[in-house]
Amino acid sequence: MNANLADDALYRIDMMQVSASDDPSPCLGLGLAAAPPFDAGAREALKRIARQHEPVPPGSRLHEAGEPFTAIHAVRSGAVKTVRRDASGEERIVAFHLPGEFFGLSAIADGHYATSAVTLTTTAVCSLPGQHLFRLACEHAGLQRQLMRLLSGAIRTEQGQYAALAGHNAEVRLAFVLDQLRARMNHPAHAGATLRLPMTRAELGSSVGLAAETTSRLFHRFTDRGLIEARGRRITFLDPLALHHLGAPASAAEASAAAARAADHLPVVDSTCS
Amino acid sequence: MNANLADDALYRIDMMQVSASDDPSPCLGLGLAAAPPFDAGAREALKRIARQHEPVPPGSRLHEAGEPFTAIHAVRSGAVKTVRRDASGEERIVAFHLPGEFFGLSAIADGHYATSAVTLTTTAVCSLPGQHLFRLACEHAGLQRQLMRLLSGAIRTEQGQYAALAGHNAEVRLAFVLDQLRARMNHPAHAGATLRLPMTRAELGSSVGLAAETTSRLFHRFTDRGLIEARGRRITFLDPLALHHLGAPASAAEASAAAARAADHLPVVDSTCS
DNA sequence: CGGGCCGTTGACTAGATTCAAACGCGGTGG
DNA sequence: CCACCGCGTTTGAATCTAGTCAACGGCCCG
Repeated sequence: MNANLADDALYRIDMMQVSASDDPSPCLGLGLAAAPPFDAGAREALKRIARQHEPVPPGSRLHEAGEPFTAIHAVRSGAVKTVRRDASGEERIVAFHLPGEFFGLSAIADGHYATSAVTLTTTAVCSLPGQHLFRLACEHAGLQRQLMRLLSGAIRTEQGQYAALAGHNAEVRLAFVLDQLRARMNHPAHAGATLRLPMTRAELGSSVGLAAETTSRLFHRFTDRGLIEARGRRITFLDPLALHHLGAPASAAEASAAAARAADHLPVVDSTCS
Repeated sequence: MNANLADDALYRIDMMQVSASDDPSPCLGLGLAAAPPFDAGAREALKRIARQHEPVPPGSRLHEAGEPFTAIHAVRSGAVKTVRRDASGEERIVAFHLPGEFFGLSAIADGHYATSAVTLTTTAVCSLPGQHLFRLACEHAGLQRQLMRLLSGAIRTEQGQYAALAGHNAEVRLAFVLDQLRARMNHPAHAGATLRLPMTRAELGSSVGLAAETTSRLFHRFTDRGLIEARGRRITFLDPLALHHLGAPASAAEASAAAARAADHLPVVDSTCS
């Protein structure tokens, strides 16, 4: 069926991204998402300023909200959560970060980290000191471009999460985040293999605004329907496609025929003010 | 009281930001948030590539999700909403954009707009074509830096919205968004002046995942408590401080004494790999 | 003057949180 | 090797919040 083909293509892309990010030092690829037009010089220079950290135990705090910005970080192995403490003292999870993904990007704006970063499992990260990175970006256009893409991609991801959260019920929200995790954890779309979640039910729920109990109940429901099989943190995706479609309402619909529209329907008053 | 002083300072900053963004062409200041270390050359060059568009009527679609990326946009006057259409065909509001604010930033990542942008009122925008902007950023370090800050700031804003949405009830969510709007619309913190919201109840609610009816009921409740006074889109903030505190649980708590911590508690394995 | 959109209000319902208690599992120490 | 302890998870029951459906009123614009 047509829908199946489209879905397969989607998942293949996911897998490529993740397998590419198996690179032990994502800092050197800078997120690599799309085009990697890196001249060798830029990559070499990145290598010089990148700091490779050795693994730290679960629960380690990598940076705290409010601390002055020093560097952006990427996960080499393991998993990290970024959290915000709200006025009532509760800790709310902003995002999870898996191998190959960057965090701490929101600190560039005003020179202070907006979130705290905590490791969920034994985790190794690498970091790119801001000062050096920005200097380098001045010299290498490709690097600058890729850095912009990285930041822009983070905005897009946040927007997606936000849209997923707003106006969808618990079931869709959890399906969405589980599907996301599966895709990002280098897990094939076809049924079968098992994988170990790095976070608790409470954390998983908190990341989409659900109570731990609700999350547990939904796990049960998904199991009943044959979508997944879960024992503790071990989860098996029995029907990843169904799970994906369940969470799909939260994803943006593809704009099909938007190409035809020209971009100049805004009247230009003063285009090249001398 | 101490709390009052702190709040006053907060609001004063808000006002300064907005009054500064009264600049008819925010593109030339590039968001201006923090430090503006713009050499005159950069500003002059920005002026050359910036396009100033004349006002368009409400409901105009500025760009569609899926269209190829051409430029980033900023609001000069009026208001814009960015929306996503989800799989069930429903339109979900991602954000509102008021004068001085940029939108379309998430399109840089993969060269396609992730959202559609629609004007809420008669609105004038200006735009910075991506190609020219990136070329310029290569030549002017200050501009590059400011562009990064702009993108990073957008990430932070999204994270804040996200945290506000997750795990807070309708009352807090609406108070949060109202307080945000008041602050961004150049509206003084002290009680009094009236301002005209550019969006409907349904849009306001949708932006924080609420039904239009719920939004209306909350307006009523806030009015009963003497926080606001609303007739249609005209809203008067009778007790902005109380409203701010009501929505505050959604804001990140200030990390008070985070300065003491050093940033090098991560063991460095390979800092300058030759 | 008419019509449509926006806003309001009420009643009902479904869904998610909360409180409470029990269970399983992995770890540690005896 | 086994007993014990603690955390994370599960399950149940009650509560309540917010969504939905429906109808009405009002405002603005044509």
